[in-house]
Amino acid sequence: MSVKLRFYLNETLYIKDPQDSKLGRKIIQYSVEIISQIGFEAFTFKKLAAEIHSTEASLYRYFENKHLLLLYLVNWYWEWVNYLITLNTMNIRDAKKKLEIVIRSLVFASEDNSLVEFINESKLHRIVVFEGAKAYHTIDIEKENSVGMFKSYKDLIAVISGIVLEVDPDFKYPHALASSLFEMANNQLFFARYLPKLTDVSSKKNYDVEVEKILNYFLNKLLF
Amino acid sequence: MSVKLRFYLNETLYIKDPQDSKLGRKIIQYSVEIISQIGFEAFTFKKLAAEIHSTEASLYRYFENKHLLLLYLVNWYWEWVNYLITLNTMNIRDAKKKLEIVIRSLVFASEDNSLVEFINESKLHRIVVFEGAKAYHTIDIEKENSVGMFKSYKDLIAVISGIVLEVDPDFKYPHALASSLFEMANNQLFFARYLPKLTDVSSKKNYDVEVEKILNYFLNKLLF
DNA sequence: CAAAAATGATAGTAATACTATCATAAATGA
DNA sequence: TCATTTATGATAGTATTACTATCATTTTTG
Repeated sequence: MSVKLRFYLNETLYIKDPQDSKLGRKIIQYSVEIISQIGFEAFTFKKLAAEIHSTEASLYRYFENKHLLLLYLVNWYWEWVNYLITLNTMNIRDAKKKLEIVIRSLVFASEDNSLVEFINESKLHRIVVFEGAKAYHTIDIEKENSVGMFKSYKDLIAVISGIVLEVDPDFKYPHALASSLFEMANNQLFFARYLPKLTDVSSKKNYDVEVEKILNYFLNKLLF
Repeated sequence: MSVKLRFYLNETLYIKDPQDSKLGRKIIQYSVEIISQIGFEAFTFKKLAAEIHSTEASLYRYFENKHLLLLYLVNWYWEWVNYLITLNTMNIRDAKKKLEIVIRSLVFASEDNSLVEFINESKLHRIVVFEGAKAYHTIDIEKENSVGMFKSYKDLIAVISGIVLEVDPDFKYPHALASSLFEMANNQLFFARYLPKLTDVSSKKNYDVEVEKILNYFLNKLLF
């Protein structure tokens, strides 16, 4: 059996849909590779073109600039996490359990058998933890938001806040909690690894497991 | 009476201390001005030099590059908030009240009579909300951290987590809570303004007051 | 198999992020 | 006060970045 997973991302993010062609998928695959290695600042279309034996001109036919490429990747991540949560909570009754799955999805962001062969989800997750905030802290936020470039983020937060309300229908700020949970997961993973004084993890290995614990502890106190 | 406030920031952040000279203070003052207006990406030393009728070469004698200038500003902000919290909780007994002051300091980040004439704190706050994350999500984080470039952030978190423990000595993750509180304040302010679906503020005006409410609500549930 | 679409190859440009050098102005200390 | 150090300005130059344009060559598709 061969199942293919495909997300439909907002059309304003790209000039030509990279999922539709071999070159496009290579762009995605290797941009994840390179950005996760050298960081977004040092990443250039020239380096990417060299890596995949293409040319800058060809890349510019897919993405207007590297900022929108990053935003595309981050949107893809938002869809991915949304998919993980939806899939894994589907047959769960207990809302409390669902929330645990949400946290697990945010912290690990992975699945045993990936269904998208051209994206390395764990490297993409590293990019989101490291560079994610740069994708939406931009001076053009209002314009970009008005054309739907953050739709996937809003959809994800809507899903999570729905689960929050299942657990505690009286909780006053479900969206704020959901977005905070998303951001906290990324920030605490980052801090645990690079600025451990800003968090409370004891070891540098398996800090993801500890971050998961922290988030569960917080949510339990907040909602029950 | 003339009181001057001066923070001692980590020496690796600058080449020459900008607080020590007229030109240096102008650099700080107008970089805050320009970055808050056009954003960090569009900000260049050339533009700043033109604005203050100086030259690029002179600016490079103070800061190695614009990234370190931003990091300097953000460090200044961390010190500033730390100062606000310390000052305003000094004569307070009730730990619960102290935490409210922490939140107020993070959300408003201002004082009626500023003691530093060359820094506009509310514009600096806007920069931190908008660009702050870029200052520490960098590929050189390990090197920068090892020379003390994030000391002010750690100090601030130490102070806040101390207050958290005063309120609830058994709270298991005071540092994670403190850093989350700091990041949440900035993120929720940003979302309230630009991506309101990611939070729960009703109006676009006075969203800071609403964010303050949300944070207090969260903390009350978490700690009492 | 012809036409259309995608990609490659190459060139060029304005702006960015610096570095270097020398001249001049300001501050300092004996 | 004057000599000397220090700070700043003026100018020039360079490698890299972030694109845009044009034309040739493949590849895809009806």
